[in-house]
Amino acid sequence: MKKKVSLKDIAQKVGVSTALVSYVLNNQKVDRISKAVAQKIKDTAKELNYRANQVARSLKTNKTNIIGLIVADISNSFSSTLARIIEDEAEKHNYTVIFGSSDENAERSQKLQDVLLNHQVDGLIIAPAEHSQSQIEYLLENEVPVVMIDRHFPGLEASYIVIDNYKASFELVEHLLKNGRKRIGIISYDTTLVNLLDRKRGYAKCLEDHDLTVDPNKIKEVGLIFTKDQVEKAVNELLSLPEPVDAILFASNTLSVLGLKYLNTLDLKIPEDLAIVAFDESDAADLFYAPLTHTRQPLKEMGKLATKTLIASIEKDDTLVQVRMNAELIIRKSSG
Amino acid sequence: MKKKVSLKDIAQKVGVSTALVSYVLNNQKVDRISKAVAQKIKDTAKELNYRANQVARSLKTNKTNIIGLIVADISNSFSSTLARIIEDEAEKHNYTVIFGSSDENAERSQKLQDVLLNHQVDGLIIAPAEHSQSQIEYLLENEVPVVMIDRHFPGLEASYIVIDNYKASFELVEHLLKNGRKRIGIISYDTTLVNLLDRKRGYAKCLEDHDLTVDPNKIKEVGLIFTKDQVEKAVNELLSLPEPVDAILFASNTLSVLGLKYLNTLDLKIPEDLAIVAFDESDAADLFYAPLTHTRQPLKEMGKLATKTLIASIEKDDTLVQVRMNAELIIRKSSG
DNA sequence: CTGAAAGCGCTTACAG
DNA sequence: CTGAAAGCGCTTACAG
Repeated sequence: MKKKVSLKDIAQKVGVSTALVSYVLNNQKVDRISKAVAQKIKDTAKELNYRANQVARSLKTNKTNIIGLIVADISNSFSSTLARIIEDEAEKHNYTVIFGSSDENAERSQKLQDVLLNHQVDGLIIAPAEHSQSQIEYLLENEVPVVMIDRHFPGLEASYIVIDNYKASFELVEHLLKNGRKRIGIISYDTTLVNLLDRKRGYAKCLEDHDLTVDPNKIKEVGLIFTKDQVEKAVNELLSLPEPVDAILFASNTLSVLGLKYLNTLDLKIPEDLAIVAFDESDAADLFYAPLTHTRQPLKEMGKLATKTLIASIEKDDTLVQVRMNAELIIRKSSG
Repeated sequence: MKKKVSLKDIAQKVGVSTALVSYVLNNQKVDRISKAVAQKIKDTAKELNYRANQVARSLKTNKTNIIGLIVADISNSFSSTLARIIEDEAEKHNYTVIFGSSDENAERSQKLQDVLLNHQVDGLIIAPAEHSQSQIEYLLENEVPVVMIDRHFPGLEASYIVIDNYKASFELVEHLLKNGRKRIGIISYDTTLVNLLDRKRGYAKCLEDHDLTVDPNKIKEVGLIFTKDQVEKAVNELLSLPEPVDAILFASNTLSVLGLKYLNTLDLKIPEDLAIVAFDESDAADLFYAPLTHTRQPLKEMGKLATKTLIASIEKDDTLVQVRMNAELIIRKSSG
């Protein structure tokens, strides 16, 4: 790379101190600097194509204006949609975002967090992986601004923006029951992440409230990654019970897409033979011949609020925001 | 944020110079430093939970180990898939990625590029927006490592990794012709981006080669963003020609999904009444009742090569890689 | 084997 | 109205 022009270059050319140049280019002490000199400095900066070295500034000010974002997988539409919303909100406040994908793996997320902290990010927005509570605790102990999104660890004195997964799940099941389904299966993940546990709880509670038994055989849990075969197996098992399910609740986007792809290969008609409901949206679920009844998370609000909360915390150091938003039930054809 | 521990803290505690601490923690001059002192330094670093300040290091070394990535829109699956591949490859080489979405807008991408350069990224991977050639030229003049991906500007002495769009498009049309389609429409973008012009060229050339006239009424171009209504209008126009089209080529992922959503509302059967082919993949196109015949870009290879090329250029300063990869034609039900 | 010192490019109290 | 100077936390030639 070519030699970059520095404050010093401008100072020399104009014949003033670097201090003055710094003040002028940062619009500081405006009233105390002669218009003429200020203009000359600005002109010279433009002429030399000056570009402030943010790294040097950061070292001095202890502020990078970079937000670290840790998601499960940036290539997943849930994560990337959130990333875009966060990017836009961050930009409004003059922050840039540096990201990493944890693959739901605590080791990876630890490494990512370390790298981001080494880069002195001003704060972090994290969709925490399973077993990563201690990583969040580390941030809290070191007073690093952080807000969790999508999932959180109950009991931590940390900001988070999530949805009411329990309620959303309850509503999906209730809707199926209203539509006359009696044997509802659920395919979720084998995990201790609260958001997913809440989805299971909502499912079970709704059945109980309607005096139905919660049958462990109707609850399937697959791995958080590399789930394709497991989803197919789970669907098969639900369909080959002595009394096969007449409805399936998929606990995520990814699961429903995998499930639908597989169901497409079977000789089954949705919703006649099987009703489907799912968490989250996707073009795929829209284009499926029986568009999916699903839960819509207010991603825009979540992403914006998370970013605002983080920035407030970075800039004022005193915010604790714990929000559980309501998801919306979107009823379409797949639930019969 | 809490006070961080620095090299100096370790040096003081151990009773050595910061230089020595720096050498030890960076595994430099290993042979010249006494094992005992080295071990003590390492232990103390661990004990104090030392975290290297990458910003300070960057200022000194003029290297941030950050790659800037500018895509059209990180929330779009094409961009986010690429982002993930780049993330993984970058990580292997010890780089992190900071990203921004240009929305296909040259002003936005200029601003993004400026921000990323201010942050002293070591290099940039860019899917350049229309009319942003001068931005790339600026990078070249200033010897900032850069590689373009997905699109490029012919004539620039810059690295790029793209696919042979002309050929891919030609093949899609040829496939439709082989399947007996006679009146093939195309829906693409109103843009000067070469990759899309090439898709149009391939379409036209294939028709000509088969002694078919290229009918301007069958070529529809919509805006690069906010395209929904325009796609619907374009589909309508193609279907209400005196001699309606019997096949449509969608020039992107986004276009095909919008198109299929709309076609779903019409009383048309794919592929019987209308054949569909498209660029790029998506879950949506997979799940559609007539899975789409499409062009598959080797995204993995492209992303990896782009990242490797960029890093080589950062670290050796002498690589020019211009690659036009072959896309694969995936034949499925939608083309009849 | 180890340390003193310079310097990366900024910002910012302080002095005048 | 302006400048000299210190310092952010590192790295790295140089000297011993």
